[in-house]
Amino acid sequence: MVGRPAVPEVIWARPERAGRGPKPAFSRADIAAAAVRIADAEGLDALSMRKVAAELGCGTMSLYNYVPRKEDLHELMLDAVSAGYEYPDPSGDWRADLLALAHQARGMMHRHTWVPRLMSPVYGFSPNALRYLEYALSCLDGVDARFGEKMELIAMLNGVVTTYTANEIATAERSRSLPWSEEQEQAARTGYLISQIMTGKYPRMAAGFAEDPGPIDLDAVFDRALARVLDSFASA
Amino acid sequence: MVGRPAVPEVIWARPERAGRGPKPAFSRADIAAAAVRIADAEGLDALSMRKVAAELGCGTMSLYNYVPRKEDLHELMLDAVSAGYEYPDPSGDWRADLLALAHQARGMMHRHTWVPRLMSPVYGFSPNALRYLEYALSCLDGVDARFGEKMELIAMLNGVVTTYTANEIATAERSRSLPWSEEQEQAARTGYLISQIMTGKYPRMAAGFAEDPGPIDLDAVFDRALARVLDSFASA
DNA sequence: GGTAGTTACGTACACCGTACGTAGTGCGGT
DNA sequence: ACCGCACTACGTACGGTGTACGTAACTACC
Repeated sequence: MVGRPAVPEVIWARPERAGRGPKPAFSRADIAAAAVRIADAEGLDALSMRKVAAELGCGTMSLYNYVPRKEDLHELMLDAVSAGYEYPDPSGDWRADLLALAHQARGMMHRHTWVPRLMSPVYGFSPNALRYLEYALSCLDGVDARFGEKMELIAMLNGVVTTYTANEIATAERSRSLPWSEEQEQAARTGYLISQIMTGKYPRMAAGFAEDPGPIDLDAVFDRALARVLDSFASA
Repeated sequence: MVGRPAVPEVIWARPERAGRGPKPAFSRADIAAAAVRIADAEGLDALSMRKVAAELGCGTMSLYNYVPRKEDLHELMLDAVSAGYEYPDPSGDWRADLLALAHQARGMMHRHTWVPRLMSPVYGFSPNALRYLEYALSCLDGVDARFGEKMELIAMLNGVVTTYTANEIATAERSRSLPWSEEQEQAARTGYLISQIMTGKYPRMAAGFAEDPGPIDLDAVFDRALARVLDSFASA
């Protein structure tokens, strides 16, 4: 009688529809879709309970019948975008299959640039997250390794994809968010960097930036990074 | 005359002390230390400009003379905790040196659990971040690789360390934030997980969780993950 | 048919980041 | 020496946030 979890329950544990009262006007999918629409259009910082409620056309506090905390809204959103994955039958080449999966993840994050920020702690246990994990495991069916090791590999892959894509997105947004003068800001930023390097305290960075490497092929870097992770697993 | 950057300047580019008026009452280090103290004690979500100002004993808006935006406060904080790194002379074994550096980073994040959340986008260009990069590069002095490749390795190491430690922290906090009944919550959480697995939709996860692997040695997992990244670089 | 549990939602609270205006302070130029 | 101005300090205020709480309407079960 003392307690009941009060709050920290997982949202997936509570049934979407309780049998008793009037039937809910929205489904979780509706709510998630509305939230995703807002976050896609205006960014994660502009996402508020009020805006989601307005998008749905209901009062702010009505939303709290479906989503007890904002954090749960985030879980719903992650699950919603994770519904878009395609899971072709594993080809037998687990390296290629996992690489393709990683590419899907990267593409998804580019479509929904707020995803990396919400993924920060850990990939949860929403239905679609479980599907994702199960599929990744199925790609590794032929591989002789313990369950724990496979999970480690998958976690590591997800981690690399997430941080890598987060970097891509951050860089892209940094240069987009300056309508007044992109060059000017870039100049100020790298100007400071140059001034620091000029102090001579960072000779290796100075030397590195001196040799012009030409344009960077981000796709290639991404593939190379993943290939390394996969190779290291194969050779273990 | 139209513009001036207005806001987006990097904080490190502006001088700490401007020559003209009365001398500032606080240094950036003071401010960063106060903010770090609050974030350590009460968590990142409890960190507000008002609290930092109160901790320093000045009016809220006075803070804005030193720190134009809250984001800049975050940069100051990251730089402050990065000041604690030790950079022993490279031993000649770059693998061991970088592993040691990674361990330092993990330790630092365990002391300041909010760091991974702020590191999300990219390791910036604060003075201590530059020192860190320069040292990591110096560890790779004997290695025959292009500058870009070395930077890729360092970025990847940082990424793995950050995501891995973020996971550790999230799990730890999840089980700490339940004074009412840790078992009960854990039961509810894994109870839901079990119920999902019982549906038979996730046979591989079911099988995996069925075989009890015993307690997991997180340190070993961490070392193994890093070793893989380093090995993959060595063999490339 | 009563009633208990749900849905809907308006109001209210505490808190946030920060724009803006004003007062005071001490350095630079004359 | 002194003036003027750039800087510091900070109170007030605005528009926003998440969400606790109370109330009214509704419906599925006993």
